[in-house]
Amino acid sequence: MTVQLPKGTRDFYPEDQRIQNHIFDTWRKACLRFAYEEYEGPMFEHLELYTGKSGDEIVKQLYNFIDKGGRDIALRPEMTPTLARLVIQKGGTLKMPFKWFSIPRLFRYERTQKGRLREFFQLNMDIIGSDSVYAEADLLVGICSMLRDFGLKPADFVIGISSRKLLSTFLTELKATDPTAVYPVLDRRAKIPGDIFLAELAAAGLAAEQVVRLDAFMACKSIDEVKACIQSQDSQAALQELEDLFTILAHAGVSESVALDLAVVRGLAYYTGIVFEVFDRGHSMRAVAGGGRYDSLTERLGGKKVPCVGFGMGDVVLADLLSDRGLLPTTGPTVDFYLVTFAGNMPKLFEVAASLRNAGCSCSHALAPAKVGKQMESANIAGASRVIFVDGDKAPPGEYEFKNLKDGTQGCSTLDQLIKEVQP
RNA sequence: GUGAGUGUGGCGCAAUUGGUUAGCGCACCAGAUUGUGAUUCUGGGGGUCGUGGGUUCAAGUCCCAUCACUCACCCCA
Repeated sequence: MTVQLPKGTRDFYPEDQRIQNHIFDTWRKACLRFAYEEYEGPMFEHLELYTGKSGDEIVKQLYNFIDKGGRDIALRPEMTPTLARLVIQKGGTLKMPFKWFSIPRLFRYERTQKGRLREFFQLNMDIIGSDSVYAEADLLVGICSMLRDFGLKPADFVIGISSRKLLSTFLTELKATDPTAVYPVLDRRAKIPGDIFLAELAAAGLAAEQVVRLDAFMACKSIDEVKACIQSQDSQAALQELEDLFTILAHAGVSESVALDLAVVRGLAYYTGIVFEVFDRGHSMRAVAGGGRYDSLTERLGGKKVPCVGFGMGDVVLADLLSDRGLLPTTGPTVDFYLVTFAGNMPKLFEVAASLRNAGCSCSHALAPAKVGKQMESANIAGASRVIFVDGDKAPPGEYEFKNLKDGTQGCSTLDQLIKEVQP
């Protein structure tokens, strides 16, 4: 093998593609059930869309190049900027709010490890033009419904929910001098020992008293506990929003799958309100999905301000989780009929095949004359439910000998009858 | 960017502290079975042991380098 697979990419042999299709089909089915409409965009965009006015450090983590026209181009590392561009381009002509989803192929230039590749797929669901917390609720209920479709139960996953707004207002209460330095530390709370957590908070510019209050705040497991920690009206308003959200989620019947988790911060700078992440119970792998509200992204990209909320769910971690729980389909290929010829009558094979396919049935057959035993074996491999012998001399006129590969029974019948049996 | 681990037919593995022709399972091909599949039996093809160098009478095995992959940290859209 002289040329090998590029680092961080995957081949999808048919058995892999079947699994991939299962994931995509389940995603798409759930999205449509919740009345999200599918959209797409280009797989590469102007680099500027991702760098924007913020730092150029992101360039190190994406695939970019200069095209033959001298343009700075980047393979898309995420879908949200493209979505924002779509929204901005249509100006005010889009009837809001609306709910869209997409399953983009994304690229990131970074070290590979478990759950992180350089090329992957990610379901994106977004609600554009609604500043109501019911939009968050719609997305979260959708995630629960979708994960249930995959066979996952509340015991398998949990959606941790927090609020950037609440964190922000609380840090204001604390009079933290540099909130942006604090966020990354909060994000790591679950991953590092408690004393180191406190030390890092101090390093982020917080005094001892502030650290104590923040630590107590972060330890809250319920809305009521948080209530006791906060004072300002702004904080109370942000908390009220969370409380409203949990109330709605309870009405939707997904309380078992959601939990207040103030350590969910999300690294992305454009989040402005509710944020959430989906984890396997036990946090043994990285987040299956994550998202939140980003009300100012369109504004930052040069459009007018439009309230947005959405999330992304990658295929890699999801497949890892499903595999771990034994929830990936193991079925092979299937076909309605496999046609066998005793005498190598290829014209007859194609003739019968055409009739079956015209009737909407799937069928396969040998592409060169072969011994009957070989053809039967091929029928088996193709996953055929029935074999039809196209030139058997034991069938009455107008009928064909057939064999049911599932139960081994055989007999003679007309094509019409055989077709009816596989099309309930 | 930092650190650790692993590289032996297509896949998964073995090869006694360096020793003779590198084995096994699965898969693949053929036959037993020239009008009937999943079992079984028999036979067969396929490996310059990641690559390059070194030590040695002798290297898959030890040493160095290099490449690739994996895992973790950083980061995480």
